[in-house]
Amino acid sequence: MDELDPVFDAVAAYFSVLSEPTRLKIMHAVCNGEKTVSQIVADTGATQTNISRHLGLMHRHGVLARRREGNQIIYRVADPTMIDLCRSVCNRIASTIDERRPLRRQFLKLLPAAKRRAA
Amino acid sequence: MDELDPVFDAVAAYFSVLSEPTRLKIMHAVCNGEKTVSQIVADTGATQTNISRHLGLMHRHGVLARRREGNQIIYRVADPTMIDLCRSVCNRIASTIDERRPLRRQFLKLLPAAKRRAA
DNA sequence: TGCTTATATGGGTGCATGCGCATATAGTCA
DNA sequence: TGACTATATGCGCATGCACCCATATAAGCA
Repeated sequence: MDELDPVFDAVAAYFSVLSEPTRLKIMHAVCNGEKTVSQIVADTGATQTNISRHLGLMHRHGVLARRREGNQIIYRVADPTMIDLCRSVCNRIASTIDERRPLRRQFLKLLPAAKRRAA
Repeated sequence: MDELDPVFDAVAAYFSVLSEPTRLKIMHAVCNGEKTVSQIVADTGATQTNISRHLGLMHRHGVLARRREGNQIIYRVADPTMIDLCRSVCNRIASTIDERRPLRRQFLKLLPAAKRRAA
């Protein structure tokens, strides 16, 4: 299984991008269309420093694409299948949650525009 | 976005289960059918201690199911959609890799039995 | 009971990473 | 040029976690 090691590493690295709440908030913020850093900061409620770092990481991993427009940088989802991935997990988790708990409904609210493919 | 915080945490936790090479090796080892801990240890080449811990974690997160048979514990994939998830990411990563590099072929070898649903 | 095999766990270590503060870089406008 | 806004980054800290060694638990068998 040694030759497959770099493969497992790469897949793990890809999943690790999604394994952080702040980065998922960013995904949720931009899944409906591109946004500036400032908008993402406002939407997520995190600090500018923190968001900037996460955006850089997601961009390096090919999850987000970006372009400059004058003073600001505008980020968007680079790979729409990523949103489907998040949605699969949301559905999976929602299905394991006791239906009485209101949290279940929250899951189904998540990434509401997965179908629209705005990016 | 505050009310959604526990949702993001839960989804991130789910992804984090898959964001570790050794755990992906375990997934690869059991995706064709259930296996004992010893078999998984042999397949992955990791130590027994390490595998046992990862198995416990994956079981706690609902990714793997297990049953006892005499002396040994037999693990299996609890949620088949998990394998599809891995496969999606493999395809995604493979598509971003320069086709000349042999690594690309390795990705397509990964989790070969995703369709069979042995678990 | 004692011995062996199979699996899990407590303790400790080292590395990776998420975070904040301060500052740097890049662009716009006067 | 200088002042202002927008975004990125160097540095340090604290936490989390993957790993190993040793040991504990559990089952089978004599």
